[in-house]
Amino acid sequence: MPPPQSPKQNRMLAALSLADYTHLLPLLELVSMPAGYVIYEIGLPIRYLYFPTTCIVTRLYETENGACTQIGIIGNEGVVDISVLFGGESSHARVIVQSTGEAYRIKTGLLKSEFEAGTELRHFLLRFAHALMIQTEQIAVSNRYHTVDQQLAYFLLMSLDRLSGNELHITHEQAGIMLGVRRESVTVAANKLHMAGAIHCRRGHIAIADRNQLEASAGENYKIVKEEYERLLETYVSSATHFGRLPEKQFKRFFQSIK
Amino acid sequence: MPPPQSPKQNRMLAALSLADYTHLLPLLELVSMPAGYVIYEIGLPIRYLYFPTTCIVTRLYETENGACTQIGIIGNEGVVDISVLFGGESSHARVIVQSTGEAYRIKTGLLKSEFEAGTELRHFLLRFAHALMIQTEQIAVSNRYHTVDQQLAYFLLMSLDRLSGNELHITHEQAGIMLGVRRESVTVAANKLHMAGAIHCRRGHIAIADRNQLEASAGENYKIVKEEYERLLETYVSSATHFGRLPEKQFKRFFQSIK
DNA sequence: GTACCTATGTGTGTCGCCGTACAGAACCAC
DNA sequence: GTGGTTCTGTACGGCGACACACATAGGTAC
Repeated sequence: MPPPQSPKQNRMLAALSLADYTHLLPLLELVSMPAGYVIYEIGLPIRYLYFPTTCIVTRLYETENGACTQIGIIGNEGVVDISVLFGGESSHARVIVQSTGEAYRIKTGLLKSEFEAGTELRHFLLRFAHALMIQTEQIAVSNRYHTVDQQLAYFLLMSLDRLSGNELHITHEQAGIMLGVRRESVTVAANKLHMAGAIHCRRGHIAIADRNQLEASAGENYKIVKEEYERLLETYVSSATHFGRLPEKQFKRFFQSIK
Repeated sequence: MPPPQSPKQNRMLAALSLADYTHLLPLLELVSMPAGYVIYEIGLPIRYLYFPTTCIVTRLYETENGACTQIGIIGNEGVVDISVLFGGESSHARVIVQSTGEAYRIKTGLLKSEFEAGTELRHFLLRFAHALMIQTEQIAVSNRYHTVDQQLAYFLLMSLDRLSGNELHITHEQAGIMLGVRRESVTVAANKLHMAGAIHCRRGHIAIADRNQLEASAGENYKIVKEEYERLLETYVSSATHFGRLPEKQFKRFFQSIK
C-alpha cells in the first residue's frame, strides 16, 4: 500500500528490492504530465526517462505526410522511452501524454548506468521491453486484419487497464488520431460498441458499460497482450518477495523513511 | 574477409572482439536452414538461438483463424529469436526460414549467460533488438497506410539486402503469406512494379530491375529502416576496431586458428 | 511430345474505410 | 437565456483489397 505520490505507484519501481529502490530514489523527480504534452519529439535527444504513476502515455508513429498510428501505450507498469537504453540516441517515435497524471523522471545517463550495472532493474526493464514488443506486434496484426470497432475496443481496454476509473476522458477526434483513422470512423465504431452494450458515451468521455462485452468485441488481440502484461506483473511480484526476506524491522524503517 | 562457412559471415559475430569471439566459437554449431523450415512454433520453448549467415529468416504472427503477417525479417546482421533473452519463455511468433542457407546455432542457456555476463555481445544484441523494434513499428504503420505495391517493394528490398544475388526465389503465394494479403493481390502489385520498371518476374522468381525505382515505390518506410540498420552495422564496425588494437602477430595467429 | 501440376493473370461483386460535406447536439461564457 | 464553439451523427461517391471463379502459361516427369 504505497502512500499517495510515491514512486511506488509505478509498479516496476515498487517491485525493486529495497536496496535498489533506495539507491534510485534520490535520482527521481516528480513531474506532472498534462494530457497532450509532447514528451519526446521525433529526432530530438531523450534527456529523461519517465516512470508513469497516474498518467498514461502513448507512443505514436508519424508518417511523412503527418498521418499517425499508435504503436504502444504505457502506464504505471513501465517506463518511457526504453529505446534509449538499447542504443537509440534520439526518439524515433513521438511520445505524448494521453491521460493527465503524474510521473517520476530520471536523467537518461543515470538510468543507463543502472541498466548497465546489471541490477534487478535491468531484468525488469528487459521484461517490460518484451511486453512492449508484443504490443507493437499485435498492433501490426490489428492494423492489417481488424475492423475499427475491434481496434477501438482494444484501445479502450488498454487505456482503462492503466487508469483507476472506468471512464476515459477522450474525444472521438483524439481516439481517431491514436488509431490512425478518421474521426467519423470512430463515431461509427463507438455507436456499434454502444449498440452492443459494451460502452457508454458522453461528449468527450467514453465509459465501459460491460467489460466482458468489450473484451469480446476486441477479440484475441487484447487477450494475448493482457496475458503478457500479467506475466510481466507476476515477474515484478515474484521478485518483490525480496521484501519479505528482509528483517521486518529494517523493512518498516526503510519504508517509512522513503516518504 | 571471412573464409566460406565461418561464423564471421554473421556480421554480429564478426564484430566481436577476438577474446569474446574465441570464447563463443566452441559453443556454435553450423546448421543448414532449408526454406520453409519452421524454426520456432508458437508456444513451444526456444532451445537454440540462430545466427544466420547465408539464410534469411522471417518472424510471422499468426491469428486465431490462421491469417499471417510478417513482423520482422532477419539475415546475417542479427540473431533469432532475441525475445528469449528478454524473459520470454516460449516463442510468441512463428519463425520460419524464408530463404535457404546456413546459420550457426547456440543453446539458449549459453547465450543467455553470455548476455547476462554483460560483454560487448550484449551491447550488440540490444542494439539489434532496437533495430528489430523499429522494423516492427514500421510494419505496423505500413499495414495501416500503405498499398500492397508499396509493401511488396519494401519486402523485396528488405529480403534482397540480406542476400547476395539480386533475385529472390519466391512465388506470389509465398509473398502473399508474408505480407498477409491474397496471392492475387501480389500478382497485381508485382505487375505494377514491373510496369514501373522496378522488377522483373519469372515463374517462382522476382528480380530487381531498377533499384532506385523500387526504393521509390517502397516509400519512406524502407528508407527509415535502412538507415537504422546502417547505424546498427556501424555500431558493429566501430566496435570491431578492437581488432586493430591487438598486437598484429597475436591477431593473425588467432585469426588462423579459428578456421 | 504429352500430361500433369503448379504458378500466374484476369474478372466480378462485395465490404470497409476514406474524403468530403453538412446538420444537429452538448457545453461554455457572458 | 443567447451566441459561439466544439463535439457528434449521418450521408454519398470513390477506392483498395477481399472472396471467389476461372483461364492461361511455365515447368517437369514420363
